[in-house]
Parts: sequence; C-alpha cells; structure tokens
Amino acid sequence: MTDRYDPQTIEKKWQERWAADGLYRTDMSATERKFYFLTMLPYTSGDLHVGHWYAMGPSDVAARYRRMRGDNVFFPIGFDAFGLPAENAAIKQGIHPHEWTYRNIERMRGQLKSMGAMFDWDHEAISSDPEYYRWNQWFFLKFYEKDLAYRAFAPANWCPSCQTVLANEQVLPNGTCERCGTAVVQKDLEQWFFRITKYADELLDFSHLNWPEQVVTMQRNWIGRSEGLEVSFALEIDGVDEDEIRVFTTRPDTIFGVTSMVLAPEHPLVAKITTPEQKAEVEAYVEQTRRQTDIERLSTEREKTGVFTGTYCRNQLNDTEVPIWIADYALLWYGTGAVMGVPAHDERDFAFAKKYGFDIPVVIAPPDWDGSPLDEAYTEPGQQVNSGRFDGLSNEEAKSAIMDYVESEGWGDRTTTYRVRDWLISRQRYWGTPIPMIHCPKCGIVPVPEDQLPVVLPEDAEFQPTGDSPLERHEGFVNTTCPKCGGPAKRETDTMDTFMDSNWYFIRYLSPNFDKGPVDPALAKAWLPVDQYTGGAEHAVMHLLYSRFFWKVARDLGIVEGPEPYQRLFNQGQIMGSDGQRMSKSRGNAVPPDEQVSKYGADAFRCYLMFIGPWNEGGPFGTKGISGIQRWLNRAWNAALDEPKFADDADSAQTLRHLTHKTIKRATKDIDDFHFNTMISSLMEMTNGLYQARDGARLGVDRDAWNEAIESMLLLMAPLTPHFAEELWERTGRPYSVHQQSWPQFDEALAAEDEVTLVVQVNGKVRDRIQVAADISEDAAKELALASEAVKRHLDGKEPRRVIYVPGRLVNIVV
RNA sequence: GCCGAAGUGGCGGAACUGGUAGACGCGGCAGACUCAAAAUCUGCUGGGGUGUAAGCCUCGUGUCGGUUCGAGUCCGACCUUCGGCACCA
Repeated sequence: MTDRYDPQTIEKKWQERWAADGLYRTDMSATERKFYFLTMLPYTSGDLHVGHWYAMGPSDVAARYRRMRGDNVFFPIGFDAFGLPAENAAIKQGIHPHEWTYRNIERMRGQLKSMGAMFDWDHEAISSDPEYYRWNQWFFLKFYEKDLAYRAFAPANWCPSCQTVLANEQVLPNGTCERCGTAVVQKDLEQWFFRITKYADELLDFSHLNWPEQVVTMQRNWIGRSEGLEVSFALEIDGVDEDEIRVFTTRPDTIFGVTSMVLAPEHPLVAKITTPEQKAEVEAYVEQTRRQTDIERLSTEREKTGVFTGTYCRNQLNDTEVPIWIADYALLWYGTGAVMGVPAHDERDFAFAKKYGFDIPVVIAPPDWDGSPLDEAYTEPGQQVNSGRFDGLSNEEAKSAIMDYVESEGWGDRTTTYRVRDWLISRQRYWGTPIPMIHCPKCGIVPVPEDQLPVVLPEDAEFQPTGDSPLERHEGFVNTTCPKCGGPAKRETDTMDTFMDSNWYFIRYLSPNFDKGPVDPALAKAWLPVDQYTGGAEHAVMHLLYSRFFWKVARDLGIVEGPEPYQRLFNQGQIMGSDGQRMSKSRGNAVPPDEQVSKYGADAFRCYLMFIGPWNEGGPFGTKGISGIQRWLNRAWNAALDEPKFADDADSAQTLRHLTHKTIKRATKDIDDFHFNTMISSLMEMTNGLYQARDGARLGVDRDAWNEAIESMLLLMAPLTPHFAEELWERTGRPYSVHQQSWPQFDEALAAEDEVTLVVQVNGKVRDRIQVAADISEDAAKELALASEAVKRHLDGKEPRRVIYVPGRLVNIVV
C-alpha cells in the first residue's frame, strides 16, 4: 500500500519550493511569445472569500495551461486598496483606513498564496501607495491639459442630519440615511468630471475586441447613441431673456403632432417662466422630484405625473401654442432636458395626454386609418397627415425633409446625443487619491506642478462625520501656496473615484517601481495590451468602459499603443450563498474558504469550484459535493502509484490508448473554452476508465500504454491541481517540474470511436438502438434500421414515406 | 421600470451546428470487506403504467402557443431568479 494523499503536507512543500525557485517569475525580457493573462484585482475587503477563489482559481488554471502551450505568461496580482469600506471601518471600529487596509492586504496575501496560483508577486501593485496614486494624479493633470477634466455642478446624496455626502449604497431603499434614518436630499456640488462623451463614438467601435457579445451589447446600450434633431420652440414671455426652448427628438416626423412641452423639473428655465399662480404647485413638484432616483423617474410602469407652468411656447412649424409642463420623466442630463410631447405617436406621451386632457392629433396615419381618434399610440411607420407641406410623404421621407426644413429656417440642427454622461470623478471622501488642484483666490484653479507630485494623503485626519470631508478640516493639507502667484491658496479636497485606480493597474503591474512615468515605455510596448482578461460580469459596463476610455486617452498621450486594453474578455458568473443570495457576513451565508482549504486542500477546493458548473454562470455554493472531488483525487492518486500487473496484451493497449487520447482531446477543447466543469468530468471518466482497464484485463495491462496514460493524466491535471500533479510527477520518477512540461498532444486516430450507437426512430420516436461501425454507409444504415424487429412492429405493415439519416446519429423512418 | 443573462431528476450540472435528455459528481438504496463503524470497492437510482422476467408502453427540460420528420436547443407571448443602472467594488 502506498502513502495516502495528504494535501496539507504536499501543498506547503511545493509552495515553498516554487517560491524558492522563482518558478513563476516571468522573464519580462522574453517577449517573443508573451501572454499577458490578467485577473481583476481584488478589493482589500478583509478575508479572501469564496468569490475570490472562484475568480482566480480558474484564471490560474487557464494561465498555467497557456504556459504549458509554450507561451511566456505574465500573471500578476495586486490590490484595489482605496474606497468606502476602509472609511466605514474607521468610523465604526476606530481603525485608521491605512491600518485597516494594509492589515487586510497582509492577510489576503497569505490567503492568496495558499491557493497555489502562479502569481508573479514581484510585480504587485497597491493602489493606495503614494507611488501608485502619484500617477493617478499625473494622469489627472494630463486630462486637465487636454481639456478632458472639468468642473460642473452635479447633485450628490446629502444627509441633512449627518451633514455629509452619502454613497448610493448608504441610502436605504426608502430614501433615508442608513446611519440616522433622516430623509436624504439631493444637493448640488461643484465637482470634477472626465469628458468620456468626447470618446463615445470611438468607444462604440468594438471591432478590435474579442469579447462576449452580451458585454458589447450592454456597453453599446449604455453609451446609447441616437441621431436626431435639436429643434427650437419659440418663447415669447415678458421679462424672460431666453427666446427659445430647445428639444432633442429622434422623431422629427412627429413634430406637427406636438401638444405639450415637458421640461425636467431641474431645468434652469422652470423658475423663470412659471406664472405666479402656478408657482406653489411647481415648487412642490420640484421638491418631490429631488427625492426620487433616476430609476424611479424612468419607470415606464409608474403613472406619469406633471405640473403646468402656466406658460406656453410656440411650435414654429405649424404656429401653434404649446403648454409648457414639468414632469419627472424628463431628465436634465439627457438631450436638452426638455421633451416634446407627441401623444399620438409615443406611448408615454399618450398616457400623459390622456391624464391631463391634451389633444391627440394624428400626424402619421396607420394603414387604412379612417380619421377617427386613436385608442393607443401609433409608433409604426405610416404616411404623414396634418403636417402641412409634408403631407403624403412616408414618415421616413418626412424625417429628413423636416430636418432639412428646420435647418434651412435656422430653427435647429441635426445632432447626435448619447445616453452616457461625462464621468463624475469627484468623491467627497478621505480614503482616495487627492485631486491635484489648487484653488487660488487670485489665479482661480491652478494645477499642482508635476514635480510636486504626489500630493500625499495626510495620515492624521479626523473621521467622525461632522459635516465636511476629513480633508477639508485638515489645516495642514488644505492650506498651501499658489504655484502661479505664490499667494495663500487652498487645495482641492475631493478625492478620485476608485475606478480611476482600476483603469490602469494592469499597466502599472509591468513596472510597479518605475519612477519616471506611469510605466516603463519599453515594457509597455512589449507587453500591452492584455491578451486575456477575466473578471466578474458585474463589471461589464462601468469598470470596463471607463478603462477602455482611459486607455484611449493614454494612447493619445503616447503612453500605450493600440486600440484597446483587453483583447479577450471572459466574464465569470457570481458565486452565491447556498440560499441563492449574494454572500455576505451579515446574511450569514458566507463560506470561509480557509476552512475548506485546510480540510480538503487547495487543489480539491479550487477544483470543486470549477466542477459545480460553467464558469460564466456562477450560482449557489454549498460544500456538499466537495467529497466527490476528494474521492476522485484519491482514486487518481492510487491509480498513479499502485502499479498494476503488466502483461503483453494488445487489447489492453488499444483500450488504454483510446482512453488516453480521447481524454486529451476532450480536456484540451474544454480548457480552451474555459469549460472547466466538463474538463474535470472527462478526467474523472479517465480515472474510472483506468480502474476498469486494470480490473478488466484478463492477463494484465500493457506497460507502455499504462505509463502513457498516467503521464498524460498528470499533465492534464497539472493546471487544475498544481500541487497534486507536482507530487505525483516526482513520486513516479519524473523530473521537476511538471509545470515546465508541454501540454500533451493527442492522436486523432486513437481518439476516434470505431463503433457508434445509431438511434432508430419511427415518426420521431426512439424505437431501437443499433451498434454499427462508425464509418457505415447511408444505405447500409437504413437497411439495418428497416430490418430491426422493433421498427417492424411499429411500422405495422405501413410503407415508409421518408427515411432520414444523420451520419453517426440516427435513422428516422416517417410513415 | 430599462439593459444583459439564466430556468433540465431529490441536489450541482451534461447534451457538438435542430438529432439517444439526464454524461460526471453529490445524495439515496442494495451488496462486498469489517466484531462493528469509518474509509474503500461493486451494482442500481427521472415520474407513471405493465410484465415472473429480459422487456415494453407512456409522460417529462419554467408556463402557454408555433415552426419541423424531429425542439432542452429555433420563433412569439408570459412567469420567476440573478447581474448592472452612473458615490459598493
């Protein structure tokens, strides 16, 4: 009897040996077959949870596989270390965010190492290190120089009781503050933005990407490009300077059917044009709107509400007076913040008009329309009516004709609008990258000179929420001198959104200690872009879109080359608690991976996570099935170490070689597609097959075929179970290291089946199964099928009308 | 609500490009080994019906409808769950 498989001993042993040998240190100068494999960097939340294992284990497998295929793989790791939870910990537990964060990193490093992944730790980067965020600031200055960073007012969640800005996450679903229960209001603050809209069209070009279609679709919809007309409605009100309201519409063909104008309640014109009689009602409505989220406002299910301002504008195309209303479904940030209401041809406007009693004039006739009022909005194509000189045109023709006309009259222009808004990068928080700007009473806003970077985040800040951001009350930080005039000035106290950190961490990984720029240019040229990126589907839009935007700016700055940062993307699913809910400590459904690892070993645990289902789906996680993996590893262990009785036996050799090559073929296809669950299944089948071959052999098994099988099995398992495979590789007398071997090749002829089961159907129902040679001819297959007893019984003497043959699959006899 | 996914045995899941539904594993049942248990090994295991039995019949992939010789897979409508919705990361 051999030694039993003892994961604790061998995992520790090999992790130490690999680290000592620098087995996973990438030679950055060997760039000929470079492969940059990137897994999303973890946030420094504390303990590594199952989700981290779920994200990184399979990534490690795929990275190891690429290495065995001969690529020089760079597989780095680092930490996303700025953010809200550190500040919450500071307030709740009285720990400094810096201490909380770096303590967590220390613990997570150890846990990550216990995974046995091939991370190259020499390239670790931590976003809260001044040497990292210094370059955030440097990039910010470059953005500012290129007019891609600007200041504007934007609403923020404000708790009047705590006197502080709240994250969306800190606002409860009922709109109150999570700490004190006070109703949260929107407060306008002047904040920093990045002009992502300038790159909107370029971001809509996905042609250089090998990404999942659903992510591309989500990004496309998020950017939401629409072409249409911006058209002016005349405003003639005494005492109001503005003489027009501009609206954006994608349906200029319906402009003759406008019966209302709807402004966003926040629209700057609202206060100016509202009549004294309507003032109270309008103000109450504006107040009420300020308490709603955009999601609530845009719900198509909710009843539409609005308030009349008491004034009118004029539709210049048909000279009609149009009442001006405000309604919460009009959003200030989209288009021009004003919407023209065409009830006959828009469902939302139809409901609005019904409710408030507007006319519903038809301007696009449905087919066979008899002139009677509509029961519902007609949004399909049709012919123009009641549209003056455009009557009789199809609405598609009318669209461009009306736009031409509006442009020639000077009432408006063709424009393109986007749903995507500029990126609000300001945060009124402490634990983030300080925005390197100075407010001088004389010179205005002045950038911090590059040679004064980094603007270091002060350690000694006060955290208790008392109104201002911690940086604002830090005298030593705030007070500075103006770089331009030398006079006293104040520092900007907003910090950056943490998505700034994750925009470019993979660039920093290449040279985390480089101090002459964000990245060593030679390494950037040789190693970028990332060849394979893996990470959670929850990042499909924001992180991945911001990061693409950032890359394009960095490219324009000459820092990187090429159109896109991430060539191939794979979105893994999210792992949930056994109750199907998101795992969290507060729900009590979180499974600590450390416990599982010490019980079953890292190899078994990571395999189990891969075995529970397709990687892109995620799903509920329970620990019940892990014993199946444990049993499999034990069986494979014993198969590799217990020598069977050998004998010359051609049948045995044939069976084993078929098993080996079939498995290599299946496993290779699966790992190429990231189908780790079925890859493990086929390896389990191979292990079962080895036992059957051994127990079923009459005389004994063929020695060479057996050795080939064991060697192949260990190589196929090496990426999945790196410690296990390494130990057995050594114990079976093979030279260190299994992780420096080549991926096994298969022989197509040996992998092929020579017999197949042909299904015989009568009228689509399975009636018989026949074993035939894989290369059987169509005629022979049909003949055999028709000769089957079961078929004859079901034919019941009737003549076949049609016989369908699918090679290697089935014969279907239709009567 | 909007955008993007998913729904298959008691459970996790498999099924190439429309062609045997349930691979592999968990759990369960039966047996072997054992004084006994654990571990291990072997066999069976979707529901219903029928037969002494080998077997045979039938239903079955969220729901309803459609296309097709044939649908888990394609089309239409709906239901449920999950991810995102711009200050969680």
